[in-house]
Amino acid sequence: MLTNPVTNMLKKERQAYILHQVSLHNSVLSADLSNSINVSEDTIRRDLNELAETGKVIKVHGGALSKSFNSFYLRSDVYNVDNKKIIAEKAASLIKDGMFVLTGGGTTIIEMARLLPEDLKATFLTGSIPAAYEYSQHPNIEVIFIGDKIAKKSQIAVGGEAITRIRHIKADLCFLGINALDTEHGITDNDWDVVQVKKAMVETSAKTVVMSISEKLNSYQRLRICGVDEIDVLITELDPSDKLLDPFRLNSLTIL
Amino acid sequence: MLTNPVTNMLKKERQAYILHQVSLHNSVLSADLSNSINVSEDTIRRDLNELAETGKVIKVHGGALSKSFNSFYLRSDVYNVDNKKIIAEKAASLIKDGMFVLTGGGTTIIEMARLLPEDLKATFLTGSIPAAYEYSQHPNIEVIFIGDKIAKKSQIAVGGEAITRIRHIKADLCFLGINALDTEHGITDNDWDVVQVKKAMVETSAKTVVMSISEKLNSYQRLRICGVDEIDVLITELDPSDKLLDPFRLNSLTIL
DNA sequence: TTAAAAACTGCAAATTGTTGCAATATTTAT
DNA sequence: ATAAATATTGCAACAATTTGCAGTTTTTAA
Repeated sequence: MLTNPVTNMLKKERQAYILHQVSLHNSVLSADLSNSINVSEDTIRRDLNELAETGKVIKVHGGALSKSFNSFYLRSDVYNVDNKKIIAEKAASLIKDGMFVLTGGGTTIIEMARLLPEDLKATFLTGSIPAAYEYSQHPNIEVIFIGDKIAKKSQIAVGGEAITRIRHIKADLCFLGINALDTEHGITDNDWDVVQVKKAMVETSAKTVVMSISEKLNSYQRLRICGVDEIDVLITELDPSDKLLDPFRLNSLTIL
Repeated sequence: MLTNPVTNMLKKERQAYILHQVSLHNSVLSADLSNSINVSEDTIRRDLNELAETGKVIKVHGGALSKSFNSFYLRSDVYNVDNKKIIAEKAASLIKDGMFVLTGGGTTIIEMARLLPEDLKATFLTGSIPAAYEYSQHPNIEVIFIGDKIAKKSQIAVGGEAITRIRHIKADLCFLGINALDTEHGITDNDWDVVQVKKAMVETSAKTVVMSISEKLNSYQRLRICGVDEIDVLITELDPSDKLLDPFRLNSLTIL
């Protein structure tokens, strides 16, 4: 952060200026401030210490952070849960009585499982331990677990056996929680085994529904699961008309 | 996760960014973070270590995992926990490195799973959702889930597919939590599907270990799993010399 | 098993912090 | 107003932190 040098400030003025900069950028570097106000870094440091002592900023090595900064990142957990619930509700509305539904794991899927209507009668097939657990709590849902070796990170079954069995299933719908999606690379992930399983799921299902919070859009990872053209429905927490979704408006893709 | 590079971050900012990415994607790779923030992998590793030390993420080889993702299954108040723990400890002592262990579900099995030593390297095969979850929390244990339709009451996979696969396994040990046992009727249960699965497990294993709180001894139910002569080890919370166990002192049966 | 990837270790360079001190500037008391 | 007291500021020497690198060990995957 570099601005025009300012001179001859009183201490209070200077500190007010610093506070302003912090609230503007969420963080400041001592070196930059020293440059823009033309005082020594010692002075800046002393200012920052005072502001930190009175709780106005958070002092860190090399500068200071805005106080709201911390809560911004900390709340992301909760805030994502809310978004995931929005997604989950849209997703749940796609499932009709009698359907065969193939799903992966992931927190969004879990949220969806919890939101399934009590009276829904359908068959869910999954290789995810937490998802299977959630499905099995529902009174009218049949759960088929697709077993194999359990990948510890993701808590889902992976391996040839699982993939073979997935390919023998002709599901009506496939719900996929994903890690990254963009128009160029399609759905991508970074776990080889998981990618194999998800690939099989997409290929064997009549329709593929992708659930993703909007933050995961326009990022990509190393391994490709499938292209955007193989997705039938994209669900985010955003309104379907949102600008962020413009790149995904294709003939083959429904946005919810 | 690959996004546009960001530069000149304060350490805290960087760590907040990492946390955000972890909560977003459930997992991060050190290499990817190093790319997107333009710092060396060493720095990322040090950050991840710090975040792991303060319990914000779970560090794994190559990156880190979200902490919130794990732990869906809460131990509801288990009947007779203390006795079950005694049983579980005895049972755990039977398992040696390299073994293939086939287990059912049930609260006693879950307790055993929690008591397995950290350094035990073995392969566990099960059709129980809670058991598979517990096994998968251990660092050195391979978990194979034997999938099929999930029986809701017992949260285990039942059906022809599961049975066929169980019969193809030649396990060293089979651990069974049971509902009823007496010398006349052997192991008995009252759920048809579950009985089929347990039968297959007993028949395909080199040794069968039965875990039961003493209350369940000398009672029986409608459906027979196997006779007492097919059991190799009987574990209860009692001292092996206890009078209650006298009826079970046979040549073929070890009492622990 | 072996080979590659990742982690750890110690280390050096750069940056940032701390402290004491002297030079100024500002305030206070008379 | 003026001197004394007090605050502020910059500087220099030294301490601490952070970061990247090279060499080694450990872990992982084939």
